[in-house]
Amino acid sequence: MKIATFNINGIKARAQALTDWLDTAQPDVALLQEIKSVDEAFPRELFEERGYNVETHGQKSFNGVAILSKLPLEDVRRGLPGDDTDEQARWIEATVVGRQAIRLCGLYLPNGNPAPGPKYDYKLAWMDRLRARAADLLASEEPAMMAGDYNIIPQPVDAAKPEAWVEDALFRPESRAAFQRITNLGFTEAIRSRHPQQAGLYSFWDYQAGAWQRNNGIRIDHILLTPQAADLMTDCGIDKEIRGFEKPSDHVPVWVELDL
DNA sequence: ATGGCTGTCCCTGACAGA
Repeated sequence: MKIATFNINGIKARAQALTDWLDTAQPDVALLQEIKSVDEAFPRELFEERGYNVETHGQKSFNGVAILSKLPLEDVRRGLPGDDTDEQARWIEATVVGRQAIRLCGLYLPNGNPAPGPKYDYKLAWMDRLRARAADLLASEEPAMMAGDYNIIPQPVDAAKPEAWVEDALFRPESRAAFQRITNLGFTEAIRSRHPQQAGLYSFWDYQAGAWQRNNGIRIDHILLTPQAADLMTDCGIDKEIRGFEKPSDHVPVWVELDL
């Protein structure tokens, strides 16, 4: 089963690029971020006609997450637990049943800039709530994954120009420590586990300053697997080539292949 | 060397993104 995460940066602007990628890559499940659409405006028929079940957690103009799945989605939950006043649509989870069941969580972690400031405080508070949910997933001792746009550059090797990011919310020590606290609970970060030292693995290139042409990228989209899910991983990758296609998102898909 | 973009909205500039 191939499961991918992809920050599409707006479903209206990305309908063509997204369906082109789906038709080529053929993921069984796609966790989408930044749909920038309310649920009613999401063009679900584009995906239903390709055999996907569609669940969304949308918001007007900003944020918004969705799950596309060729297998039925069960027990869908929307919103990251831990703060009933949080109105930003950044979290959706559901169970997919293959040969065995896996809990899939799609997330769009807050950017946090400018830092320091209230947006950075919100990011770190959100990561506290994420850690709590992550601990619960591990305690279940079942296959589960948390995948999405983490807006975290984990290590200097994950940026073409790490020195340019030292003051940025994506790379500040508190951000990276919060991410590490989560992974240290016992998750496997798919791409880095398969390529421990490799530089040049990126999932985002800014639209500005010819970042793609200069390969000035960062790796901020991640797939975290519980031990029971990590045991099932047979492959993973980054579909970087679509960044150079017509009208691309600034992110590219990251995916894992699981034996289930 | 510098500056460079894109998407959204009761739209045409402000805000957000990273």
